[in-house]
Amino acid sequence: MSHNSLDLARTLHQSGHRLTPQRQIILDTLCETGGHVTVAELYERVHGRFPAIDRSTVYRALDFFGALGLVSAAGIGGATVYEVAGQGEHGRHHHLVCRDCGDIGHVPDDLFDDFAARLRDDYGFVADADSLTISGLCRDCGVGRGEGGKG
Amino acid sequence: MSHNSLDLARTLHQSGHRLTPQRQIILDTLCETGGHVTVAELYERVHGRFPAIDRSTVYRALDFFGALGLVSAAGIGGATVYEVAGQGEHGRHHHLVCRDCGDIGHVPDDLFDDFAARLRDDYGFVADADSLTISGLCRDCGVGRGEGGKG
DNA sequence: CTGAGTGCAAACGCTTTGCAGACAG
DNA sequence: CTGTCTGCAAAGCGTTTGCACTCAG
Repeated sequence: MSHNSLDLARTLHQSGHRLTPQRQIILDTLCETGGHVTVAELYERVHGRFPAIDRSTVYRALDFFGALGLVSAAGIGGATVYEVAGQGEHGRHHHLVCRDCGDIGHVPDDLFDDFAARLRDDYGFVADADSLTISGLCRDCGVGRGEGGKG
Repeated sequence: MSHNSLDLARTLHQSGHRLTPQRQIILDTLCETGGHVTVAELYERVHGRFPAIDRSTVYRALDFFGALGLVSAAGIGGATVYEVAGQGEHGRHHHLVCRDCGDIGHVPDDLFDDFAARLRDDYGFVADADSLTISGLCRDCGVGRGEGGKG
């Protein structure tokens, strides 16, 4: 967890904003969950412990932290999921979404480099290094399915 | 345009469904547009010429053609866009979405093969061959931006 | 004829917003 | 004190659904 209250407070003040308990709770809860969370799930958790906190506050906090670069959002399978940005050493990464179990895995940026280079060379398209979402079958769900993945 | 009325009618009958003017119009309009269209845009066009056609009919037709594999949907930048599946020789392809001008380009499947192979080898993840959406800057918008593509 | 498909309108789920009051600074 | 932020409640947006009627087959 890389955001202790003091650092966070300072960061917020730099941009002329405030550190409220709600924001701390929401960010903490997001950190605890670790992975990708929908607003609904996050609100469940937050609201479970602090019933006074409203859905709209969660939305606003998520949006707010997003603008600060502390939280990143990804649209996966129609739903919007949030995660703490730059978790640990992960830095940039892409998402592997299993279409079977819904699990979301990470791939480091560099695996994508070759592909991105070809995109640039052949199409003149400079791909963003993050927020790439790849759907498919994860290791567990893909086992014993044969080569049906291409069909 | 690869769907003349007779072929289409036959295809539908095979699955025990009907060919209605609404469906023809909606599919035709989608073909005319050529690229990626939102339901709103498609409805605009369809409804412009045939005011009696309802939004829900557009949704249902799109869903219906999707189930038949004639139309494919992709969630891009929070919006859902539709296109005729397997347009010409394109077959499987991925989407290059320019974050600047919003333009959507295509990349053939095979460019993705190496990346997919590494995903499979290193992560045991069998990527679906289509519906991959890559955000970035297209040739036009990327020009004159410096080499900041990685940062 | 028969029932798949349509138009209508209302419901739906997720997200945003206007407002008055609350509280961090 | 100031004005940012909150909770509430209601609106907004895109999408789905129940219903009676219509029309393709």
